[in-house]
Amino acid sequence: MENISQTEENYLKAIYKISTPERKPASTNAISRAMDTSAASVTDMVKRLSDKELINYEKYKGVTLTPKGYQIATTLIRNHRIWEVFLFEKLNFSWDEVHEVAEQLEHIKSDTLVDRLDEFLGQPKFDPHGDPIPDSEGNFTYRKQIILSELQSGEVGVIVGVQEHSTAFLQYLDRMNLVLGTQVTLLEKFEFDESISVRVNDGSAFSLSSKVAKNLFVQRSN
Amino acid sequence: MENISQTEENYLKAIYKISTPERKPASTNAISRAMDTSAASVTDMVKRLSDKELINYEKYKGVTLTPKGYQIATTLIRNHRIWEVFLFEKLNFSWDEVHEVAEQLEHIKSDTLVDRLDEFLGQPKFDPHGDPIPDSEGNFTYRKQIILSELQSGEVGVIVGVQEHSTAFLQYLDRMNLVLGTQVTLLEKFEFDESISVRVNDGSAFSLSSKVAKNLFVQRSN
DNA sequence: TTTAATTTTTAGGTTAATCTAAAAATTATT
DNA sequence: AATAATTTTTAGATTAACCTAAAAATTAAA
Repeated sequence: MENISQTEENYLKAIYKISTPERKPASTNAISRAMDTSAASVTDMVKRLSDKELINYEKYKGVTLTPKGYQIATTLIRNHRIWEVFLFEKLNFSWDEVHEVAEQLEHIKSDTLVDRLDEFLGQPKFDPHGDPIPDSEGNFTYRKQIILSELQSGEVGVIVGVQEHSTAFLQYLDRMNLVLGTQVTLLEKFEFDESISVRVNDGSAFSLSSKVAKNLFVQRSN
Repeated sequence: MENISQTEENYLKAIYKISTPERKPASTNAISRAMDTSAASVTDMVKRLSDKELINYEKYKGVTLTPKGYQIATTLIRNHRIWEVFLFEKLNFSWDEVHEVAEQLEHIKSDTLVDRLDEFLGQPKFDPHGDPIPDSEGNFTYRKQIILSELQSGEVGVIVGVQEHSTAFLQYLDRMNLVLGTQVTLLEKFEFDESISVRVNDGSAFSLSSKVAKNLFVQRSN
């Protein structure tokens, strides 16, 4: 096992995030967007990662992760999300603050640190945004979830996650008290602007924009 | 405030550790020993740190920290020691394992992280080795402590710290159950090899080499 | 299917942090 | 005080990670 720099680790994570949902190689441009660097820098780095056998690279064809690269990427995601739980639950960071710090903490090198932290936290399966925490083999827990706007009128769901992770969105949800675990009854859907009206736990009812309704994950609960 | 790299931070810490106890400028060679690099590299770095006004540097005269550099160095020591407490108390790391990981954690950049961690831990004043944790202004708590071999025959002390921090020494102390808080009665001192005999908490008595006796800090307790 | 647009790579450079070897300055010794 | 030993600095290179500008390859459109 050679040494892998923090920068290299971040490239692997970016490649994972691009190529996994799209189920196809990550293009140079997509990586350069994700890493906020020039395409030329990506070509450079991609050659180095390929030499280290962390990715499969063919000129002009994009890149995919090798098993070794995949292992590193999922470990980073695991580290990141476990640290987020710690910051949120033990140090009272709000869910819009945890990401930035976890982005640094995920790179700490130690054979036991994150496993002990995981144990300390009671082996959580989801982070403060509802994203699943992979185990040390890179296996994710899946959950039957839909977006809020998929509920039918009258149906009840529980908020279990967010699709969009922007600070603005998370702060909005905080202000509206739409935190994870909140029970939401969908009252009515308006074709007109795709907004919806809902009633929550405490009995209050209000309307939510299409953008909100499409970025909240819920689990049907009746 | 410009950006300060992790490497620059480590140089500042090294300069602090050399120049503070000696109360004089840190020499290029001393820094190169502490950083395990060549003297030429130190000269290079020292110029950069001087440009950033973190140290005072005069060719051939060694370096001292500016107030800005001092602030950074003591903050790093504070971060390091608070993380050590966390690892030791919450994650069950042994006192010989905490240093290496804390060495990385101390560099995490966040305005609030360490302060919140400090609060979470109940604002400890000493780390697992008994070293004082400075406050955010860089003030250390002092304690009336002596080395074990300074006790007179018949005197009683409590172990409050170690001078030597090597893994070998810490593991030896663990095996002998000479952890912080242990009460030690000095029974006899032997001129011959400067060894001593002691009785501890549990009533057992044994002898300790000069090296051990000179590297344990105790507080007189009667 | 030829041309135009886009994407990717190459070429050539920069900066931080390191190195070795040699020169210069300081300190110690005779 | 002169010389020897040690310390520090300079000179010149290297590597990782980046950049811009231009060339080459691929993909899309006329």
